[in-house]
Amino acid sequence: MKKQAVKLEDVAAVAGVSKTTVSRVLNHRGYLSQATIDKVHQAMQELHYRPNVIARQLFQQKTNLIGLVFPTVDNPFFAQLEAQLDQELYRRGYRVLMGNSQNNPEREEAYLRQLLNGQVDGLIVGAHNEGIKQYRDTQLPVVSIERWVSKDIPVVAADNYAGGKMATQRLLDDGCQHIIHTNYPHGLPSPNLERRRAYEEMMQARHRPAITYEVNFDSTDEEKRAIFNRLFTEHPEVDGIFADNDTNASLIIQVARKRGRHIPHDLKVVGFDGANMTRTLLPELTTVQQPIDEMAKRAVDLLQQRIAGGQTTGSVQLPVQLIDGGTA
Amino acid sequence: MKKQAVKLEDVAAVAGVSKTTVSRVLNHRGYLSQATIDKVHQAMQELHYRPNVIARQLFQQKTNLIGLVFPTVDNPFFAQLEAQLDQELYRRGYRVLMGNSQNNPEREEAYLRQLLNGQVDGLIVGAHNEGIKQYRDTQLPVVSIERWVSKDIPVVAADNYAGGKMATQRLLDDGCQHIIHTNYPHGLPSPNLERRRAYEEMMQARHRPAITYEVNFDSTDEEKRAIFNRLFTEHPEVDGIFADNDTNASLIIQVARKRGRHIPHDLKVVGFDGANMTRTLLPELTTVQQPIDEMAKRAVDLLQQRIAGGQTTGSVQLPVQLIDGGTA
DNA sequence: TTGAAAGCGCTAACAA
DNA sequence: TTGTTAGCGCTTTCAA
Repeated sequence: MKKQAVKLEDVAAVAGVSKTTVSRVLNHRGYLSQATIDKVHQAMQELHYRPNVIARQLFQQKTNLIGLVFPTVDNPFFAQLEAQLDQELYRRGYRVLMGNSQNNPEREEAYLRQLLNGQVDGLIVGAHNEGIKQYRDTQLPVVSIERWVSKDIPVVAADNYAGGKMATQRLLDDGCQHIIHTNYPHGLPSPNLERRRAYEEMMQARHRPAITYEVNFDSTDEEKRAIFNRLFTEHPEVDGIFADNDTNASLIIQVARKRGRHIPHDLKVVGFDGANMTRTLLPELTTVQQPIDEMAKRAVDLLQQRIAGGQTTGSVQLPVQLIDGGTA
Repeated sequence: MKKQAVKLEDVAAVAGVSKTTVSRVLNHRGYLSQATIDKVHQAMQELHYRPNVIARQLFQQKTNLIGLVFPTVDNPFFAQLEAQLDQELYRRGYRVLMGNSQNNPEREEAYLRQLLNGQVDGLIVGAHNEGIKQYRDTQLPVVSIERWVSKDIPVVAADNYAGGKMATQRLLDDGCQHIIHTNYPHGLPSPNLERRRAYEEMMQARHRPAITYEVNFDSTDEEKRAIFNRLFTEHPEVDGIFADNDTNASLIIQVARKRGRHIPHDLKVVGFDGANMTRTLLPELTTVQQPIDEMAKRAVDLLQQRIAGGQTTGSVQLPVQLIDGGTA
């Protein structure tokens, strides 16, 4: 057990005062004479003193750390979301403990097991696994983003249903006769499915078939391209696609072009998410944009309320917006 | 000061043993009779005991946390890099403390001030600011990625010089007569500048002018587009561009198309980075790919050596690879 | 095979 | 205005 080079006690010794006094100087608390303050500061400088954060955390039972549990950060949506969460949390004095689950339930559980042991003051989650009971058992403040976790955990989400309607409506307005949708496999109780529900309801209302191709979040690009190729083979008549996220929309466009389709002439495509990186790399994509930065902010607001003890406000739903690119 | 609901002492009481024994059961250490082990386990279950990580950290003077200091995670290169670092660190039992500096020196210093106080066992940095002396003052193991920090901090980087040559060579091979480069403003001692140096040397060797447009990392897309528009106005003769990163390459292509250029017919473009997200969203971009995953792995290897006490191996340079898209 | 006691570095009652 | 003392929850010598 190596000891930290210089501790508060050493500073006290050098300054010729008690540990309490040094602690007071450190935290600007209580009455101190200027002379003492100076003495202590000087001793600190001399010794290059750095207060030990862990000891403080142990005493205060508070780490000022917030855990982020998401599938991965290597994705336009989550990258922007986590960056913004970090930003918002930083402003409020928190630091971020990152936990990418890779959609692996074991890994998500492993993170939780650790984090719930006093390692963090709160959790913001948006991973894709279900049935992780630990979320329910804990006292820790938790807020979820775009994912339903458990009854008493508030969810911050975009208005996915409205977004699904917008996207479908746009394709209908464009005159598309054969619209196909992509989404996750059924079974994940994600707000994402609201996009699908909106699509299906609109198609049914018009007595058109609702066809959804299911694509796993963590398939490789090649696997996804294969699915989209199958889509075009099985449905050569398709003239409009509403993809449940921009990455898929991009892959669909690539596959379609390879097959000789012209966009938007031959085929119209609408994506979903509208994250920074997609807007930069693929501004021509028409998409339903989620207010990612605002979602981050609201999640942090909610979390802070919970940490402060408010057994608070329920879930939040934020409006989305159709961005005109040119692919629809 | 709220106390943790149930602690080791409570378990000991219920199990009718000492704290020591419970601790031993917890850590599988020392001699224990099966009967005792069972008793303790049962008590733990009964009380829903969760060991306090912070207390353990204080005693062990070790947090199993690694700090990551980068400009932002909302960028294809850093998103992949941080995701991969998280992955590699996780496998070795570490968790990640995220610190996005936003290229803000104050913020970088603030992170460091905190992290260096025993909050993390090591640091992996790749932020863009210089002159942060704290890196030099600390005993903490530090490894840098793609950025020169201080004499005794090892750097993991791609072979940027070779990459710069590859890109320039490709454009020359394509028959480009007027090649322009984009890069950061001079002054940041980043390995990135090796890309520029390679370009300039090759141009000079052929007695052609070397022209570099400087683009800040944290300019907005609009500001960047403005610069690239200026580039085309000032140099209508340009027929090849070597962009120092894929995002800029993408913006350049967008601007060029808006101005009626046809790629690669009229204008050839080579980017740099080849991160996952760019490959997915923009596979048609010809680019020099950095081995990002490998860089992450090597950085973690180096860091682990340092933590283990090895006053180790120096810096590492990894090979890059030209990926054929179609834009050059 | 088990326990008592000291201590990791810091903070806060309480007293002086 | 300052110091004494106890304690945050855990682990580990050392002794039994």
